[in-house]
This record gives sequence, structure tokens and C-alpha cells, in this order.
Amino acid sequence: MNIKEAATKFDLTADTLRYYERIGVMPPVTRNQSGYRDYQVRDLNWIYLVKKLRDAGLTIESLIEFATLAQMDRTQDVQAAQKTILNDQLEVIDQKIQELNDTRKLLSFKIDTYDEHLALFADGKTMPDPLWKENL
Amino acid sequence: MNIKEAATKFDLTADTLRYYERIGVMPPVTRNQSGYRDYQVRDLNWIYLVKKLRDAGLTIESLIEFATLAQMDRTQDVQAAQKTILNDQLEVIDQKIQELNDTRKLLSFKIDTYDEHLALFADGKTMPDPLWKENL
DNA sequence: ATAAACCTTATAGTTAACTCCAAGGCAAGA
DNA sequence: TCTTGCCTTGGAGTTAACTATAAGGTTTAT
Repeated sequence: MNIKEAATKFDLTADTLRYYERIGVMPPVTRNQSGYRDYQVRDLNWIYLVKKLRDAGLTIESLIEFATLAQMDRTQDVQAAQKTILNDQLEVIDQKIQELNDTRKLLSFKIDTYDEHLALFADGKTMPDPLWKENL
Repeated sequence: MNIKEAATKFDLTADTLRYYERIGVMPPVTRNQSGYRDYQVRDLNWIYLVKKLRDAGLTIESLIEFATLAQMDRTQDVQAAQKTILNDQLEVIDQKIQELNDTRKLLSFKIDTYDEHLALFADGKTMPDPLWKENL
């Protein structure tokens, strides 16, 4: 599969795929005789994973860290490091989920009490209970 | 409350607070005789809301849109627009939560099947089922 | 009364993550 | 064979969201 097809399949641009490969977010992709990239299932799996994790808000840097380890010899140490990274990233995601749930609560509170609450909030009028005292 | 106190209370920098005010993410803050910012409860509420929504991944641009409306006369039209924005942002957050839950599934799958699966994935060896066919 | 530690605005610089461009090679159809 | 549409690399440009600097005013402690 050429780069354009691979890019559109995952809703990315060819430039982004080349960029990801160049900076080491994913390992070097298979090439054909002319030196063109020819994406295999393995490469597509990498794109899928990278896309998911990027969309979830993980940084390029943490993905490079993981991809780098993935290309090393799988010694005990490297395996342990990989597991650590995966677990760290899981924790990051769990935190983000928690944060989003809190924000969701705040926002739906503001929507529910829109008329009496938000009007006061946006005006200069005094508000009895400050929002930031965690009274969602 | 001066800018430094306000900033540290919400784990931001004074520069960021000035920046938020300048670009219109929040309305102008109360000033004292010397022209120094003196944050009131109302201002702190704004910071709280902005921080939450930024941390949840909403863009500066959408916050400017909301803050701009909040400073207008509260006509029927403006109220409708504000409610629309709040509901749109709620939808954005719900999408993000959904996305994170999917990613969480993928990641914990990779952790659970680490030894048999990830090793194959990272190597050049063939993988029977492509990840991107939604088989989490 | 002077130094330290705040504050102000205006403007320039930084960082992350792309995104685009130039210059040129390869492949398929009229 | 020539045009169209891919592809390549290297490097420059862009955008969002800060972050830092300069030049100067205020407040507080010694």
C-alpha cells in the first residue's frame, strides 16, 4: 500500500506519516524497488496505534520513547521498560478520563442552572458560593 | 488578590493570566488605584472555569467565543447562543471521553497480551489479525 | 531612602506538532 | 514522448498556546 492510501485510510496526510517516521514515532516502513514506501500490515498497525494514542492526547515524545524501545533487542530490561511505559500511559489516560468527567459535571451543572446561575456568574454581580470551592 | 496569588492558586503563571485576559478568554479583571489587577471572586470563578475547560482540551478559540458572549447584553439571542455553545462543548467533551475509553481498551489489551502479542507486533513477524480492524 | 519584590504594557521568542515547498525521480495513459 | 500524478528528501514555514524580556512604576522592609 502506498503512502497516500495509508494516509487516507487513517485520516492523516502523507506529510504526517513521513514526519512520524522521520522523528521515530514509528519504525522505518518497508520500501519497494524504487525506494517508495510500501506499507505492510505491521506498518498499518503502527499507524493505528499512533493515531489512537495521539488522539487520546499522548505526546509525540512519549510515543517516540515507546517506538524506540520497540526496536531494541527484547532483553529483560527492555521488556520491563516497555511494560512500564504502557502502564504509565494507561495511567495518563485514566487521569484524563477522570478530568473530563469532572469537567463534564461542571459544564452540565452550568447548563442546568443556566438562568439563575450563569447570568450572575457572567455579570459583575456577587455570587454566594465560589465555583472553585469544588461545589459542582 | 494580586495576580501572583491568583496564578498560584490555580497552578498557572501570572504571564498566562495576563495572556488570557488580553486575548479575551476572560473579561477584564478589577484593578486597584495603581492599576494593578485585584482579582475578585467573580474573576477567580472565571479562572477556575477556563482552567478546567483548557485542561479538558477545549481550545482557546472556543473559550474566547464564550467569554465574548458572556460580556454582551443578555438578549434572547445571546442567551440562545450561549446555551448552544455550552451544549456544543458538552458534546465535545463526551466525544473525548468516548475516545479515551476506546484508547484505554486498546492499551489494556496490549498490556494484557503483552508477551504473545506485542512482541510479534513490534518485530517484523506477521500478525494474524490487524489491530485496525477494530479487534480490541 | 534605597533595595527587594511586587506590578504594568508592549513586544519578541519558544515549543510542539505539524504542513508546505523545491527539486527531482518513477509509472501509466494519450 | 510527453503529460499527469504519483513518489522521494531536505529544509523552511505555520499555528496554537504560551513564555520571556525590556523598560519602567509601586509597595514594603530595613
